[in-house]
Amino acid sequence: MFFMSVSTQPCCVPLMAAPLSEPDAERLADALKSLADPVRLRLVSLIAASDSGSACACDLTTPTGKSQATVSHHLSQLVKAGIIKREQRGKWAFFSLDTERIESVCAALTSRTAVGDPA
Amino acid sequence: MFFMSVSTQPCCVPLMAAPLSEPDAERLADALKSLADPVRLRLVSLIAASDSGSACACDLTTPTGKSQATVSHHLSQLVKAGIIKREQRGKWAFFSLDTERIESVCAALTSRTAVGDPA
DNA sequence: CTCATATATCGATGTCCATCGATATATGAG
DNA sequence: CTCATATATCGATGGACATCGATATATGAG
Repeated sequence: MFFMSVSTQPCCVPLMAAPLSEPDAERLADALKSLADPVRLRLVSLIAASDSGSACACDLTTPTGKSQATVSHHLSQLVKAGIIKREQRGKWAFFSLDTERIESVCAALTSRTAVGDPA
Repeated sequence: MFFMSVSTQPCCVPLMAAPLSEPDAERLADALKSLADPVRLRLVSLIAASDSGSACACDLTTPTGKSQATVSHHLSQLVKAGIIKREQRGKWAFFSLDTERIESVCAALTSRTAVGDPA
């Protein structure tokens, strides 16, 4: 059977295994773009540092030094990209990391073989 | 001695170990931005797929479907970010990956401990 | 219900950047 | 030297996006 260049998962086909198709490059770039912002990186970092592994949006505004609207915007971007997950608790929104997704992005950047490839 | 939040290397302080400082976030974001573009990802992928591990700029224009000026611009961005290295051979410019740098960016995204930290 | 609070969305604005044609620079051939 | 080719830089342009104040929506308290 032919080698399938399009992954069954939305993210992410490895860079080093073979030349990336344009759609695959677009997908990986979108995932990386969601991380390629200092405010979003600090949000991810703050969530990771939370005791329970999840953080309330109300606790993420002050440490970033940004407006509530801006923080909400960035959190939405991260959720949309699958980097973090949102959970409603009463009137508070809690966010936690999707570690697998982050690792999958890194794997695409470093691994020399396609997912599921022997050797 | 105190834990140093500023790495001795320009890149990259791990996200998950502790809340990222703004300068550290900025640095990591810059590294990620250099990768967060579909054309640049395809360039990296094409270089990785080259037989000798390095590719001539002249061979990278056609497969990306971009103008010579655009490709040159993207290659410069990647060199500036330390993702690839440039080498002049006669009138041709050859580019090769800095694998360590790419892995260092990924390590910053996934590792739960600072570089050199015990356990 | 009303009110307060938490979060999301809207609209505007300024900035960054990908892109390209044109041009400059560099390198070697003859 | 001149010429051809490879690559880099310049300047302009269009689009994407980070940011914020204002406002809308959601959720619970009383």
